Order: sequence, then C-alpha cells, then structure tokens
Amino acid sequence: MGTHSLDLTFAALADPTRRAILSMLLEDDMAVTDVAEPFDMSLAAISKHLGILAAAGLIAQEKRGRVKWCKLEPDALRAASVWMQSFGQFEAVNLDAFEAFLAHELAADPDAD
Amino acid sequence: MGTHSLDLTFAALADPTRRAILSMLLEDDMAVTDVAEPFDMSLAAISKHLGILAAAGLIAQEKRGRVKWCKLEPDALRAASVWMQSFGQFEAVNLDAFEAFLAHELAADPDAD
DNA sequence: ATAATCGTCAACCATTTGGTTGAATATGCG
DNA sequence: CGCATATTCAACCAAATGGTTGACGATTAT
Repeated sequence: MGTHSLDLTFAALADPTRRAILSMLLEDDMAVTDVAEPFDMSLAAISKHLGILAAAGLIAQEKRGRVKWCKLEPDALRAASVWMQSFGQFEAVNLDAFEAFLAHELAADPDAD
Repeated sequence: MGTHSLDLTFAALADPTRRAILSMLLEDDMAVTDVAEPFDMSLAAISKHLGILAAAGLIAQEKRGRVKWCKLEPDALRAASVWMQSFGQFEAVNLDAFEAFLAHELAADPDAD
C-alpha cells in the first residue's frame, strides 16, 4: 500500500464536505446532482469533491445515460484504517500474527476500550 | 470528536513526513532535533510539522530544559478510527493492545523492515 | 562571561486547495 | 428538431500549505 495513495486517502478525508458525501453514499448510490442538493455550494464544486474522492479510490463513478452514479468503494478506507492500526509499521509486522492477536484480543475482551 | 478535530486529524495524516514522524515516535519519545535528523528538510519545517501534529492532538510536546520532547498521543487516531468504524466495515481495534503487540514484535524481530 | 545548542518566530515564496462563474458537452424528452 | 437536464471544463480568485532563510530567546556547557 503506497505512501502516495495514503496521501490521497487522508487528504480526501480531511474535508468535512467530502466526509458528509461519503456518509450519504453509505446509505445509497447517488447521482452527482443529488449528492450536491443538500450542500450550499455549486454543482461544479461538488463535482470536484467527487473527483477527489474518486482519485483517492474512496468512491467509484459509473456513467449510465447522462447520469453519473457514485458509489462507496471501501478498499481505500480499509487501507487507511489498516495504516492507523499499525502506525505505518505495517510492513514491519507479521500481519497474520497481528490478525490472530487481534482476534484473540476481541474474543477475550470485546468491551475493551 | 467534532468535525473540526477530524479535519485536523486527517489533514495531519495526509502528509507522508508527518506519518513518518508518527512512526518514529511509536518506537520512542524524541526531541525535536532528533525527529528532524533523518529528514532532508530544515529544522523549522519539522517544527511546523510537529506543531500540526500537536494541534491535531496526535502528539504531545513537553519541554524539559531546552529540549522539547515529543510523544505519541493516540486519542486523536482513535477518534479517526471510530469515524471509520461508522462505515460499519472495520473491526474495532484496541490501540493500546496493538501497541503492546507491536512492541513485542519489534523486540522479537528487530531486523524486520 | 562567552559560546554552543535547542527550538521558534517572522517574512517570504511557490504550489495547492476550495470555491466561484460561464461556456461547453452529452444525453434524454416532446 | 429543439429544448431541458446532467455533468464537466476553463479561467479565475482568495486562502491555506509546505518549504526556505535569518534573527531571536532560552537553556546548557566551557
């Protein structure tokens, strides 16, 4: 998982409008115009935000007819999540061992934290 | 856990220099000058990066004598992780437990990486 | 006391970011 | 065809970002 894609992912997540868009897309796939509707902002601005989310791999966009549908694409979020879990030391650790450790932790004390 | 602090957290994480600093601090607390040493960048620039990390709550800085020590402060990362969990697709992670695990990994296999 | 070290501050610069507007490009509808 | 709808493009703008350098205050060492 490259440094560059983490740059894009975190930068994309740093904007509240974009996080709100992701939350909206969690409920359903949406057309660009419908994504833009609740925001006090031009359609072009929302289109740019969607482009940034797509470039980061956080959403996918598919054009059907004249409508461009936007859907959540969780892989990039997952990658960022993994980085946060490992603090960038991901390559230094044995992931299988970590997953086993994590499973054990959660099973042993699911209410921890 | 407001929107503003998530802005700061993700924006801070979006820079590879700052993520590298966090990784360094995972191993040990460090003085500002020592944080700066491996980077091809002025001390002032690193000082700014550390200020951004501190403003985001990702690190804490404590001045002892003329040396300012930097230590990891995992709460903000935890908040960002919680936000990601709101997407429902990410396992909850006990960060403290992970740090213990990682310390053990590094102690057992210091040449990894 | 003088000098070296630690770190920040202030001013500056180039680039990026987040927004605007108006024109342009598809696509669908009557 | 002719018009409305969906979306992007291009040019522009203000503000933020990431870096530099040199001066500075505070602390420690000789």
